[in-house]
Amino acid sequence: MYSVLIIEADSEKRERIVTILELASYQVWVACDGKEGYEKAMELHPDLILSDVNLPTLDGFGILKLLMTRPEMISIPLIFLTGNVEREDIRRGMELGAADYITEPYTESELLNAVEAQIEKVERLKNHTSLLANVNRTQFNNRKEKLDTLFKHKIVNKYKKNQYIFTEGNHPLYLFYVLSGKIKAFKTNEDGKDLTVGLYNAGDFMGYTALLEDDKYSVTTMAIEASEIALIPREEFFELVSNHSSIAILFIRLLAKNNNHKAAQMVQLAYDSLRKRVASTLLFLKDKFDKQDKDKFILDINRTELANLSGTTKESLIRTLSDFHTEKIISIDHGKIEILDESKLKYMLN
Amino acid sequence: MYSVLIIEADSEKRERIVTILELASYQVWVACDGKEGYEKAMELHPDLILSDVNLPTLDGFGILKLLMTRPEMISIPLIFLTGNVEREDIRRGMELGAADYITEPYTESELLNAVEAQIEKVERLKNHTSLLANVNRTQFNNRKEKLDTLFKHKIVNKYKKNQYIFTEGNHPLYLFYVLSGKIKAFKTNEDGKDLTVGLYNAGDFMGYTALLEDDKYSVTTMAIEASEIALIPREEFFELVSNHSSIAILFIRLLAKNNNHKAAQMVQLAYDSLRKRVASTLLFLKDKFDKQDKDKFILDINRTELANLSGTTKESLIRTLSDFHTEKIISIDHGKIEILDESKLKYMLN
DNA sequence: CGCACAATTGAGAGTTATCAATTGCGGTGG
DNA sequence: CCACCGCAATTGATAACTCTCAATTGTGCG
Repeated sequence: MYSVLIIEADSEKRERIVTILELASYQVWVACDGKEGYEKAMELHPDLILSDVNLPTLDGFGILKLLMTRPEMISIPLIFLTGNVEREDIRRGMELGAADYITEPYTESELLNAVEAQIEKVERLKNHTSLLANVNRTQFNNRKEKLDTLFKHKIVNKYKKNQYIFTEGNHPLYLFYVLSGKIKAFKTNEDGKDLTVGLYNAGDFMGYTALLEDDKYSVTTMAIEASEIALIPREEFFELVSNHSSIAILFIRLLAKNNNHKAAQMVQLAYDSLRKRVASTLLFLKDKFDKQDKDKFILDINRTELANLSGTTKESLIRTLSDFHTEKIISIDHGKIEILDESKLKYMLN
Repeated sequence: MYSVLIIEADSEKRERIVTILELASYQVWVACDGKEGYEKAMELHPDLILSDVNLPTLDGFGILKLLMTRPEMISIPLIFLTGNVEREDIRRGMELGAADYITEPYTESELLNAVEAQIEKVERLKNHTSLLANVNRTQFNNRKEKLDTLFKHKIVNKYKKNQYIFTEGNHPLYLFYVLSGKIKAFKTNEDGKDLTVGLYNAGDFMGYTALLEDDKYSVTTMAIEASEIALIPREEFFELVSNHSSIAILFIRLLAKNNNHKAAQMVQLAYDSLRKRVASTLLFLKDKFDKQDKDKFILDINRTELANLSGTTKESLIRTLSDFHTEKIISIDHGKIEILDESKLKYMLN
């Protein structure tokens, strides 16, 4: 049920409006002068305000002007309903931000249509702009294609292998969108050991956590092969997120997914054997980087990288790989790893 | 620079409008008939549309009606600028959702004021409703007090020690807000070992990750002491987040912070000695649960819990605690732990 | 061919987990 | 008031696992 606040000094006119609106099933509140009207608006937050222009204590224009200074009231439409038919008055009302200006005499249907139109407009606007209103509806089909074309016109940087993209502790100025290549995000502990906490390839965003948290980067990112990355300026990112609820939802979901994935990894790191962790890393890499067009999936990654992903040392990792090799779970050719028996790897993790 | 699309068939009138608006530094686009106008609007997404009513191929009302069916166009204000001065026409235009209706003849200043007023209105609205527009401004002072009063009227459940609150794999129906007590979130690995991945006390939210991701819970939560928790139904949560950008920002920040914290914990779990992990856990617990009103901070927590927090076994944890005890870093009285030398703990972590 | 660097292997040390045994403590019933 | 039960905390001995440091082998490339 929508609510309407009526501000009208003349009791006869007021009663007529009340009657019409109540018949149409609106929740109706009334105020008899400008001051009362403003106060009730602030208190009750109606869905719409109908106000006369000529009012004791504070006129309709004054009410509107005051309301426009309150951020939480801006979205409430105000319709002037008055005997002032001078063009000058009408223009002034509209320029102050009125949603409509109806001159007397008006018919019941004119009033109802105007009220309904404004409420509907707000409702449509809300559904469109409000974050998460569509959280369950939003689909991300063909996301990559759409985003690629969107960001191709932006600044595109090329990074060589081992080049840093951003560094822990710095302030974020851009959102990064990977067009091609592979990038790792890692953290270093006090002994100088790296743990890879994220991997990105074509179609992934990077750096949004720091932007959304409004804080410094908490990880460092580096290209692990030659990569092309589109840079979206911070302001544009916020603009994008602000105006497109589907994009906001996208990032919220990414954050939530990251969270779950990290929690699962924490359990692994805490309690699982190296064997399990390596198995899990291999499966993760296959899942992340497998190109579906080839039938074979061959991993060309140096041992230190792989160790950092598994949270161990190069030597321990190599021993585990040798084990897998003797067990015919993987084959190693010139350092390149091919998964021969995926099911055995999966079985290890139960 | 704001952009305006002008739809007007009469070239003389059109040129006059273009001149006025260009002088006022607007980016101006023009269309000479209704079809062209609609197409340009869809393509260019101007900040405002000025349209005549009587147009070839598709009249102004038709354009507006079509635009109102497109979610992305709803927020663009359309002003009718026409010689039709019939009340009926004016009402029809406004009822369709026009932002303003200006009748000829009009002055330059009337036009400019109307345009400016509408653009300003959209801008203000955007700043208010749009998510993250205020990301840098939003403060959360007295958050707990405000939220407590907000949620006190909701369903409040009491949980006894060791009672489950929600379980991994189930579907989220509520957002949980902790009024009092302490709760842990944990995950179990295949061998049945638990790792505590989150701790909550009064003023914390739980369960939002699953809600925002629109997926099942990925952790299990259990009260570690008697607790009171307000349940906010799923729909209300979405309503809240949709209508209050500051609340949306709050949850986004929570997600982002969790992410960073988990990444840091992962590095610890992967490479740091048990000693360091236990030191870090003790400091974390002090930070999380310290009541500022007492001068002493005493931890009453069973050894299994503490082990799950540190990612180790009960026995190993106890040995580490004994070491800390002999080194006079902590004291243990009837199982309760008091931190004697916080600086030594911090020094361990470098 | 030889250099530079990555990958692998080896041996031993260090850390943590496991399993079993013991101690400590609060509560209960005689 | 005291013995005893049940459970948590602690200690002990040993095994398992992973790391460290050093040495060796393999590979790509000029």
